Amino acid sequence: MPGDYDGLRLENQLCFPLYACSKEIVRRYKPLLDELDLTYTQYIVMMVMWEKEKVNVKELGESLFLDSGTLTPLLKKLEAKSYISRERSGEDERNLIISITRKGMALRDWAKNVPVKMASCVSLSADDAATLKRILDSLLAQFRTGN
Amino acid sequence: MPGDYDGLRLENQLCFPLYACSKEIVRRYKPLLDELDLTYTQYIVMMVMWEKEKVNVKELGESLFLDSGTLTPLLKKLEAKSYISRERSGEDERNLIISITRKGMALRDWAKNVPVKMASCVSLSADDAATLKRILDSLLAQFRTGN
DNA sequence: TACAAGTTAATTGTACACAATCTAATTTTA
DNA sequence: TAAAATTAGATTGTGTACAATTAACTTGTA
Repeated sequence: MPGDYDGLRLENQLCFPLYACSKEIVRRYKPLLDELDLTYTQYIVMMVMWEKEKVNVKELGESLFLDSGTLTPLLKKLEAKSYISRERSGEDERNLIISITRKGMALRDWAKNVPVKMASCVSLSADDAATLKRILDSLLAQFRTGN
Repeated sequence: MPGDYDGLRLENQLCFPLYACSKEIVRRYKPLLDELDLTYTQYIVMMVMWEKEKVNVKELGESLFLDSGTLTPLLKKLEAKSYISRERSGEDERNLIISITRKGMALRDWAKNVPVKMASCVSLSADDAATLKRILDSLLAQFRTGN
């Protein structure tokens, strides 16, 4: 049957442009984040820390859709840079409490221009940006509730 | 100034939901692609091969936004599975020509249900899916033309 | 209250991703 | 046309990602 393979054409994919856009945008973050000595993943971890100041690995993972296999080595690197500290909870020794340090909090002032600079790097109308965000957030909400 | 750090709030990011959705969707592909003995990246390479039958690494990389550091080992794995073959061009020895094999082409029949199954896995209205695709494709086009 | 069940991080193993560098082949140009 | 510049892939090194397993700790319950 003609058109039997249309679903397999790259141009008909929805996941592929999502995957490629994500990578390309993260790549554009790199020069900005290099100045902060952060990778993109480390940057989004710091975003959570700037807001919460204290979290355990599980909460962090749920916020960012990352598991301990990714977070454990990454958090050790952030600790080596003195942006966070890691210590076991006294109440429940299974929990590792991540706390932001003074140096980590100070980094926020250096970081606050990153979103502004990125916005100018990706040209998207305000409408499209809002629509894109609405759709992606609804997908993420769907993924959070199990699916 | 109050609100000075609003741009750094995770909930105000556009890149983060893009990044997280991309990963979550790719993760949902895994059980389907396991049956084909393909990873997601290998799957999109095969998508190009099913359409073109012959390409060099550079063209493949431009189609998929991947570089030789990613493609070289991945193509060797696809060759080990006999889905593709790799040989230098006679005309220009710098070019490596990737050709799909009979076995690789046969895989297309097993793969053709993957897009259908994925569609049912991500619930998105037809409208939102079309809008999402339009916006992402326009971003990708922008990235292709330098930016 | 012992102990099975569940929870939290850490570890292991595989597979991308990409910057930077290298090598070989081809093209340009002085 | 020989040296310089360019191009195409391969290699190296670092950093995610995530499935599967493990180990330590806590909790629920018989």
